[in-house]
Amino acid sequence: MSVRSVPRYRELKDGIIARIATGELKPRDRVPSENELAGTHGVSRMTANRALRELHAEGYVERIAGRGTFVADLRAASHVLEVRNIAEEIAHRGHRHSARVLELARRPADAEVARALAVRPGSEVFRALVVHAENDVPLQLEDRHVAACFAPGFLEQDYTVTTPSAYLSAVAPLARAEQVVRAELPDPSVRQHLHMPEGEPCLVVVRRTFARGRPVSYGRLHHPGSRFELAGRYTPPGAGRGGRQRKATQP
Amino acid sequence: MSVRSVPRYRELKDGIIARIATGELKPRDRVPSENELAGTHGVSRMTANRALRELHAEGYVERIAGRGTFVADLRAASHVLEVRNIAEEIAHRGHRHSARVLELARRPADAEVARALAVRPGSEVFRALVVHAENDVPLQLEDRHVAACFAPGFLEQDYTVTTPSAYLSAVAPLARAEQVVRAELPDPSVRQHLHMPEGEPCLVVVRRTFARGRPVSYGRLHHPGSRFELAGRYTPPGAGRGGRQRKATQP
DNA sequence: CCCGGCAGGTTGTATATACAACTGGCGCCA
DNA sequence: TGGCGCCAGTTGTATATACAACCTGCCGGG
Repeated sequence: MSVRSVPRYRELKDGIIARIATGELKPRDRVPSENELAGTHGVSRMTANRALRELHAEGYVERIAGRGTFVADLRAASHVLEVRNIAEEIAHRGHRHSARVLELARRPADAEVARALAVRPGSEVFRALVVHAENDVPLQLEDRHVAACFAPGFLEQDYTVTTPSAYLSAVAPLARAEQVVRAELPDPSVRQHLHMPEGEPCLVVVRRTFARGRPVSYGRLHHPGSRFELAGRYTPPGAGRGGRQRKATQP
Repeated sequence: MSVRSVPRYRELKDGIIARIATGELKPRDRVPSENELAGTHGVSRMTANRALRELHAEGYVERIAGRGTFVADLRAASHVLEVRNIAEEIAHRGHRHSARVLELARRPADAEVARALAVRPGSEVFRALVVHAENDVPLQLEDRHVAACFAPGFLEQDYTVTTPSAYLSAVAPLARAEQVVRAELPDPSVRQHLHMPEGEPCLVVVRRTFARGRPVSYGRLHHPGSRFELAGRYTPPGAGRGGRQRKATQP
């Protein structure tokens, strides 16, 4: 008997999200039915139901009674109101995520990084520089610094299959995040990594995350202005029900 | 036996949301436990569990195993991307806000505006074009279109002393807002109004507000990239165990 | 007095079962 | 041929049950 730390409905969800992220499941593709999932994974139908129902609530899939479950169509924009990693974001839009690691090393902190992570300048921190692509088109240059003591295994991860954010949130529960959004002209190196023409602006998100009251990571995320935008939705409390409106199937 | 058009778990959810909306349940108050709800409403514990679980996923309540369910604390839920009234924003920084009205008129809707406001192309809408300045330095060019039927007095306001957003939120209770943020190079006219050097990018916020289920206003807000940025903070619900952070909607 | 353990309440998960409502296709019948 | 109805598959809901993990307060032993 193995100890199960993660619940089975969560395993099912993560598995389907991964299949969307890798492109194995594309928008409008059919997702296995509840009974199929129950059979292949050895769980009850109710557990499969919960996994698919939550994926629906989170916008990954569309469900039609009597027909089946399908990968949701691409969405126009991402949600800035949610702290999620770029791979999930791309999967959420029904596209394929891939990543290229440009650097993954131990480095002394410069002044800006040291201030952001609340360490002494020159002390060693981990740094990852990764280009994330959506259907092979670069969409984000992630320049992330991590306080060494909080994530000892940070340098041993393969960031083509996971993402720094995913590893960090697995290692240390996210307690708080701060972010700043601005428009900038990119450095030549950034422009090159993102395949941007000269003169095109970047949408830059600078994000700092905290766990146990201390800064854990500091990320500068550059996005090509022509291919990326942030969207948010706001509903005052008490106005209608949350969640996404689906096409009403009943009168 | 009466026909039940709405499922019971949803009745439970709506009942609790209503009790929060009326103030009968305040933040940090205890919500009845699953067993209590099951008993008082004559449903099984699993049905009560689903209602509370979904309320948690939607951010209404906080759940702690072994302790109970509590109304979520709104303090923690602050906008990650808060587009506040520009006058308040400037006042908050201790600076002086001033505005110059470039246009305030009735106009036929072009295709983009008509689509955004869900009116027929060519039908008349109100338009305001205002430059907002901080200590006389231009900080925002507000290009706003308003559906005529919702704000009959829109053209009679003096937007050097109030702002279009302030007037709209006073006239029609905000039911929903959508916003998109992107980085763009400005048109020459925009650049001139904002006193921007050539080549400097803009941070553009496109915002649409809804009341009574219909679009009310559509605003395009251009800001000089070198002088403006959006900042936000985020605290996930249930900062203990790596929870599923869900949609974050807040005041 | 302090501390450990236990009892009871609460949430979290998993399962088996049941029925309703809806969809799509197949086959039967006029 | 055309239409109708049935059936298999799918999702949606509701329930009873079971066990695990967790928290709090209480009580008793040291």
